[in-house]
Amino acid sequence: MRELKFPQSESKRRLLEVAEQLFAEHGFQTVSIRDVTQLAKANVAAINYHFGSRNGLIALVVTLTITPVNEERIVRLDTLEKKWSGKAVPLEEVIEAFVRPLLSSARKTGLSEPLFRRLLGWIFSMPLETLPQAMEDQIRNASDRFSRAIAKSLPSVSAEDLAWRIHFVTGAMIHMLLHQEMLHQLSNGASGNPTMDALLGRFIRFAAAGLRDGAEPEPIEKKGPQATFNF
Amino acid sequence: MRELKFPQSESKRRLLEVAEQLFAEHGFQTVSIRDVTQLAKANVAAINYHFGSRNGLIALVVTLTITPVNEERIVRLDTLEKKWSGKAVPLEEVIEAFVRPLLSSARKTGLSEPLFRRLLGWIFSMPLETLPQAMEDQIRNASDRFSRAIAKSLPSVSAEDLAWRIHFVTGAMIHMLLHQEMLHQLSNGASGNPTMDALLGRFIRFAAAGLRDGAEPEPIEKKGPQATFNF
DNA sequence: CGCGATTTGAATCACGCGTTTGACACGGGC
DNA sequence: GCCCGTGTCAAACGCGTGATTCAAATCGCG
Repeated sequence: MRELKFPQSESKRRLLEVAEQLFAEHGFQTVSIRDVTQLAKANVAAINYHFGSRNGLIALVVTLTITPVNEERIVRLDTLEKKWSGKAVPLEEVIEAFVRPLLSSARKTGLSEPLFRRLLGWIFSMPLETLPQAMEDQIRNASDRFSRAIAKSLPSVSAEDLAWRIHFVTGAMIHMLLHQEMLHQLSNGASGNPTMDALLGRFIRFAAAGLRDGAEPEPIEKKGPQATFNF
Repeated sequence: MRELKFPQSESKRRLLEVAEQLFAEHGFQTVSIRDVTQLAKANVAAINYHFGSRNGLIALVVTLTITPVNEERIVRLDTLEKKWSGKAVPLEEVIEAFVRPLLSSARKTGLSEPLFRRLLGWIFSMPLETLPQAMEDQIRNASDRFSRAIAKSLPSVSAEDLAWRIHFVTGAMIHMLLHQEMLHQLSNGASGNPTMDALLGRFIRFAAAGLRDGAEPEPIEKKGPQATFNF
C-alpha cells in the first residue's frame, strides 16, 4: 500500500525541519504538535514516537539551534584573548564575538537566516530554567566568560553598573532578533545580508556606547570615581 | 444564603484586581479565566458577564494599565518642550519623560509597583496590532512624539540610525520591566523605591549613551539640518 | 412590600490539546 | 517462510479551555 520506505525515518527529519520553522515564526507556546504534523504531512503520534514528547521536540530544537552559536562565541572569544595575549580586548571586538555568531551560525541549520535569528530570539526570551539543563549550563558559561571579558575591557565601571548595562544590552539584542521586520520597513538595501551586517554594526556601536556610558572612549587612564545616579 | 451584596457589583472589582495580578505575574497567554475566577472566588460566567469575553477583560486591563503611563508621558514632554521653548530638549530629559511614568503611574492602579512594571513589560512585548485599537493609536502617537523630540535633540544622527537605536532602547526597556528579579539579586539597598530610582537613572544614562553612540556629549550650538517640523 | 433589572451559580457545550493505544505494513536476518 | 524491530496510521482518551444557558438569588427603587 505504501510506496517506498526509508530506513532511519526521513519523516523524522521533516518533522524537525517543520518544527523549527513553525517555532521560529510563532514561538514555542503557540505552536501545537498538530500544527507541526499537519504541515509535515505526518501523523500526530509520530512526534511522541520520534521525540518522546512535545517537550522533547522543543528541547532538541533548542539544543540544535543554540549550541553552534555558543560554540562559535567561545571560539571567537578564545581567539581574541589569544590575539591580545591576556590584555583587555577592545570592547567592540568582545561584543562582535558575542553577536556575530547570531548570523553566521545559521548555515549549520536547515533554516533561513531570518527565521534562524527569530528562533534565537524566542529561545533567549525563555526563562533560563525552562531550557534543557545542558543548555542552561552552556548559556550561563558563555555569559560568564563574556561578562568577565567586558569587565576587563571596562575596568572603571563598577560590577553592579556593568551587570545592569549588560542586562540592557541583552534586552536590546533579543528585541532585535524578534522584530527584524523593521529591516524591510527601514532599510534601503534590498539584498539580505549586507543590510543585516549593517544592522549588526549598528548594534555593536550602540552596545559599546551604552556599556561605556559615555565615560571613556577606550579604557585609557581616566579612572573616575563612580557616581550612583544623576537625577 | 449569601451574606451581603453590594450594588454595582463589587465582585467585578475583585475580578479585575485579581486579573491584573495574575496577568502581571504570568503574562496574558498562560492565565485562564478559570484561574482568575477561582482566585477571586467568583464564577466562571462572571467574566463573560462583566467583560464580555476573556479578550474584553484583557483589553480592559491593558487600557487601564497603559493609559495613565502614556498620558503622563505626554504631559511631561509638553512641560519639557514648553520649558525649553521650542529649542531641543536635552536628551536625558526626554528619556526621563519617557520612562519615569513607568514607575510613577503605578499608584493609579490597585497593583504593587513591581507587578505594575511587570504588567507593562508584558503589554509592551505584545504585537502592537493585537492591542485594542485605541491603545495602538495611543502608543503610536506617543512613540511618534518622542521619536521627533529625540531626533531634535540629536540632529546629527540620521533618521535610519536613530530608528534602530530607539528600537534597541525599547528592547532594553522591556527587558528591564520583565526581569526585575535582578533588583533583589544585585542591589544592596533594601527598600523598594530608592533602588528602583537608581535603576531608572542607570537606564537613562545607558539609553542616552546608546542613542548618542559616543558622538556628541550634548547638542550644544551645532544645529544640524533637521527638516521634520510638526506644529 | 413587590416589581423589574441586575448578578450569581452550577451545569453544559464544543473544541483543541498532548498523549496513548493497538493494528498493520514493511524488510532484513535467522 | 517466519519473526521481530522499525515506522506509520487512525482512533480514542482525558483534560482544560472559552463560552453559553437558564434558573435562582439578590438588590434598587417606586
